[in-house]
Amino acid sequence: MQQITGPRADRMTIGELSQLTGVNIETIRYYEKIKVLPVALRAENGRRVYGPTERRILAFVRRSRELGFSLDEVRALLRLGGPDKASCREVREIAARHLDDIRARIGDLRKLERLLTKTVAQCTGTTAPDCPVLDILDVQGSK
Amino acid sequence: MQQITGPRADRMTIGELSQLTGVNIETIRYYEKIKVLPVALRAENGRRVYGPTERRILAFVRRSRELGFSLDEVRALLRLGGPDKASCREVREIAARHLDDIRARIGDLRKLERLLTKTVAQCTGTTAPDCPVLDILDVQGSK
DNA sequence: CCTTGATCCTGTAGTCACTACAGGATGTAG
DNA sequence: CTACATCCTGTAGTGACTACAGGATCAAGG
Repeated sequence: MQQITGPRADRMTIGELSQLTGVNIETIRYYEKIKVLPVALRAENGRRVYGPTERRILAFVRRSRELGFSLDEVRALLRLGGPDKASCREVREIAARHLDDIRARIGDLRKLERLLTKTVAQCTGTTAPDCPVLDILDVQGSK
Repeated sequence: MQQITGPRADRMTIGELSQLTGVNIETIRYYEKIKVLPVALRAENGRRVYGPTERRILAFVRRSRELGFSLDEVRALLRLGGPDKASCREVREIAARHLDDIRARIGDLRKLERLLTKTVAQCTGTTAPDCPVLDILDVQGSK
C-alpha cells in the first residue's frame, strides 16, 4: 500500500525544496510557522518531508511575493484556490486592488524621479556653497 | 542675559514641533534615539525644547524620507550639509545612486503592472473552474 | 487649593517579511 | 570512526516606525 503522495522519488527534504523553488530554508520554516504553508509531514527522524503538491504551493507563494502581494493576500489567494475554489471573482478583486496600489506607487515614484533628476542636473559636482540637492530638501513649505 | 537660541516665541514643545512638521511625536523621539536628530535640549522640568534650527532639520528629514531616502542616507546628507558643508559632489552621488534605485523600481513595477493587467483582463469575474489569475501565479517555471 | 484632562517622560513590545545565529541532533561519505 | 553537511528548535536582529504601560507634570476651571 502506497502513500497518497506518490512515489519515493517525489519526496524531498527541505533543502531540496529550497533549491527547487529558490526559497530560503529558514523562510520555508517561517512560512509554515505563520501558516502560509500547511504543516509539513515528518519522516521518522523528525525531519520535514515534501511532495510535489507542497512544491507547487511554495512556487505559487514565491511568484505571488515577486508580484508584490503581501503574505496576507497570498493566504487569501491560497484559500480561494483551495478545496472549494469557488470565487474567481474574489481572486480578481484582490488582484485588481493590488494593481491599483502598483499604479499609485508608479505614479509617486515617477514624480519623485522627475524632481530628483531636475535637481541633480543642476548640480555642478564641484565644491559649491549652495548645493541644489540640499536646497530642495531644505525648503520647509514645499509639501 | 538671553539664551543664544533666541526669543521665547521660537522655543517649542515636542507636540508643537510635531504639529508644525507633521512628524509623529514618537517618531521625533525615535529619531533622537537613533541619532538622526541631535539630542534635544531640556527645560527645567525635563521636557524637550526645540527651536527653529531643530525644526529645519526635522523638516529636511521628513522631506528626504518622502523622497524615499533611507535614514542612513538622511544621516549622511545631514553630515554633509553640516558644519563643514564641503562636498556637494558627495551629496550628488548619494542622490544619483538613489535615483538609479528609483528608476529600477519603476521598471520592475511597470513590468508587473503589464502582467497583472493582462491577467485580470482575461478574468470574466464569474465563477469559473480555471481562474487566469491563479493560473498565472500557478505556473512553476515562469521566472 | 484641588481636580480634571492634556501633554510629556521612559521603556518595552508589536508590526512586516524575513535573516541570522546558537546549540544540539541526526545523516552521509571516506 | 571521524568529518562534515544537513536538519531541528528557538531566539534575536533588521528598518522605520507605531502603540502602549505606567508614571510625572502642566494649564485651566471651580
